[in-house]
Amino acid sequence: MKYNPSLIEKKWQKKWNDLEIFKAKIDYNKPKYYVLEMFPYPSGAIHMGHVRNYTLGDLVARYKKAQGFNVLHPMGWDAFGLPAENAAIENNTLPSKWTYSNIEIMKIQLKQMGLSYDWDREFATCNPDYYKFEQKMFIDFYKAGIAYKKETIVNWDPIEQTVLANEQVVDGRGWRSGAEVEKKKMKGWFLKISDFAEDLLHEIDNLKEWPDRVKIMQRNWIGKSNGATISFSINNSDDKVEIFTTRPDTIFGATFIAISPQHPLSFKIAINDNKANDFIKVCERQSNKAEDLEKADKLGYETSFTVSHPFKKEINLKIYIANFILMDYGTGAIFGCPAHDQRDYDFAKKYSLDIIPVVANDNIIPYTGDGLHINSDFLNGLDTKEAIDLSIKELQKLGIGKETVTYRIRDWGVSRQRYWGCPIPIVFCSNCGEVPVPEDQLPICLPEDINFDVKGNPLESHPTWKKTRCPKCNRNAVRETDTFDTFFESSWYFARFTDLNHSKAFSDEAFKYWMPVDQYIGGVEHAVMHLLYSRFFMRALKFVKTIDLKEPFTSLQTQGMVCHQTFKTQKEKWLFPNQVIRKNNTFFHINTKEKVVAGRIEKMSKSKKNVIDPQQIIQTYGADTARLFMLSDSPPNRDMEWSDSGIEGSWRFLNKLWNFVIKLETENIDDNLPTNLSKSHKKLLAMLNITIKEVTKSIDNFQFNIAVASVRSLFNAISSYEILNNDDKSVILHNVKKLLILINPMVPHIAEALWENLNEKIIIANERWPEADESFEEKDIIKIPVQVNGKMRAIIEVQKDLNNDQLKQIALKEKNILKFLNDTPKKIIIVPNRIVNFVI
RNA sequence: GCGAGCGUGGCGGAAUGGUAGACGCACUGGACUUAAAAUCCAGAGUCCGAUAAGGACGUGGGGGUUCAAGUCCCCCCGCUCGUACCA
Repeated sequence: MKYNPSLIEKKWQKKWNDLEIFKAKIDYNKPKYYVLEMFPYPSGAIHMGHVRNYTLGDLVARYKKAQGFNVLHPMGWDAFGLPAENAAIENNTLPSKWTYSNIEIMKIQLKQMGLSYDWDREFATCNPDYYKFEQKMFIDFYKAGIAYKKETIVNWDPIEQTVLANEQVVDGRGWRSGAEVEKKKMKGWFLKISDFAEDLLHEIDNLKEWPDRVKIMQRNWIGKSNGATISFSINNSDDKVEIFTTRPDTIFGATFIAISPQHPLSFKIAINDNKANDFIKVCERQSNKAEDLEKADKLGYETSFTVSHPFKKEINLKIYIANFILMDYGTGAIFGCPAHDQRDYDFAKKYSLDIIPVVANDNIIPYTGDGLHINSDFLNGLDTKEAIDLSIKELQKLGIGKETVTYRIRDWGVSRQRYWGCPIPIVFCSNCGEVPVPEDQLPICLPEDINFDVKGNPLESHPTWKKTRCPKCNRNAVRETDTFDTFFESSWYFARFTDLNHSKAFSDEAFKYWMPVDQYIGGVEHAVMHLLYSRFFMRALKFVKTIDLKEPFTSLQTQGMVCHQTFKTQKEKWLFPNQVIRKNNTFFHINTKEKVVAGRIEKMSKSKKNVIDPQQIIQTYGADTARLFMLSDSPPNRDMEWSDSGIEGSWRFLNKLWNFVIKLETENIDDNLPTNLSKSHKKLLAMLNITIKEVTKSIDNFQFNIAVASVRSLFNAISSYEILNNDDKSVILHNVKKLLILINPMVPHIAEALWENLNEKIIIANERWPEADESFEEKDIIKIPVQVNGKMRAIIEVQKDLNNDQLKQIALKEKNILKFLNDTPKKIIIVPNRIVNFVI
């Protein structure tokens, strides 16, 4: 019988489904385990990134089930978003139609992978049955004062009459229209994530099972700074300008003041100063991406205003409007100290401003480190810490400054001027102002009769949708036409999975039982925003007393990208890998036979065509081969390279495994170990138990590639064992059965099929994970390297646990050691059971 | 620009500060075959050496700590992710 994946995979998928093996139910007699992979955007087809992500999650889910946990492993669809609107415009369809048909296709594809989901919990976030709950949440937030409206600046495409996402702005122009993007002030809804900044920062320390790099990125994103605010009086004016600094100790090195182009004072100055006005306009035309702002040349406009130095009244500091000062951070204004700040230094050089060093150092300019203060009046001689404390004290005495903590994190803007998102449940009444929609009038559903031929937001141009009555006074009123940022949906979907069929977003019981998510797995690109928003959202729900939980994800694993080589024709046109054929390390076009330029290995992307369609792979090799390859090559958190030979290797292994088990003679043989074990039996059993330990440890550590390698080693040992008698057959059967349980989470279909072939009545998905039996381990004889001056010169085989002197004597008998020891060693370092090192 | 991560044979990768290269891919030789594919067996970091014994070099580059560094510290280079309206 040949290994035929398409046959066995269909069979076992059906069986799991019929027997409801993966249906999750609350069971207080078992420890629960909630495994979740980041749910996909329904773009139309699954890609290798999905295959990788969901294979990793499925391994964990099946492994934990085998360890006796009550596992919840759900899947759904992050269904709102820009691409649906783009598709609607391009294909003259509706976003809902496009989205739901994509979901249908992708669901079929996911099912072919044999993933252990409880499909009864599936949902799409674009369904009112989902988004109605977040409308209620938003109203709760609004009533609790953590949702508010404020003005922001957006990218405006004057031709499309629409707001553009940063992604849709290419070189300062709208991607579709090509029009120069304008900056437009607009009111939008915000959530007060900054109110929770301290807690979000502080609790990172308790996320013990999160990768350090993600925690560091979140800490930096929140960006807590201790410093001071100082209020400067503007000369010949009643106005003041308040600045924030983390280095009040460098106040005597201040040589200018810089304020943001969006600072209220800038606008005030611009009223009577056309050049200032022009400068602000120039700054507004700049990209508002942080990245571009920082990279842009530092520009400043010298206003006619000055402030006097708080401690040296005779010194006046000019006020500049400067493009690198962000209105959102601190107070939107700084004092410039060029000797001790890189950006201030660049600015001072450009505008020929004074540079006064105030922290002693070896003539490094700018010097941003600590040191003793000079040129600083009452701060002279103090170190940085002392000088910061004293300067704040003195500023406080003058009543113009105080210690201040600022955070870099800004409030979360959740408004989008788009159709395909959750409507924000607010009504605007000329009499009552903004009024939240009463709960009994929810959900506010999206209209289906929309027209994308009209420019701008279809909700805005819809003939009737936004017209309504004020819930308070019943007069004519209009609905909010903004919809939520799609991060809103993904900030609580994991809670919805705990209980789909409830009049509330989720039942208290199910939430308490299943949450938090024990293992969350997804792309590292979500390290900050999605994960931080989700952490915030739990706090916000706790704040409005919906739940009592702060941290949604106990353990987090981030996966790397799936990459592939790129190919181009001689004329620089991208080619799909299946258009290219390889001959003797040179690549040719499969049809034209023209030579092909092999490019760099890059992240799989449609634009570069370096994609492999998972469908094709599953059709050719089956899901198990695809899954095995996903696990075997690279550690999950690193980028992996898709290679055709790699997938062939996985295919070959499964065939070897299949053929070996199918041909096993198991008639009248059971897997109980014979009473008299031979030396080779013991050796194989030792190998088995090392493998069990290794695979268990590797899975716990998320090193699935090592788990696969260990299983392969065990299989090599089993398959090369010479079977002579029935005792041998028993030992081999014993090993094979354990091996099948070990690989079941990786390649579940073949594991089930072979399990059944061994006449097992129960399915392997319900089998218990094996325990390692360490009594089989051979531990009496060990190999110890012997070094001379740290270089390995010999290996000695010795009894375990010999003392230092015994080890030394044995080591000194080695010919090669004596050859290198022409002197008495100065020092001998011996670590028992590990190493002997002679130092000469 | 800023923040974070990564860099080990021809390739993917393995290695509590203690034998660098597990396991796999590609490769080479052999067996089987009329032949090929598949399969099985063997070899293999590079260089010197005889195909041996053994040695020299070797984890992006440069320096340092240590009896001992892929691993720890400092500097540099390259690549990747994020950078707040892509998801």
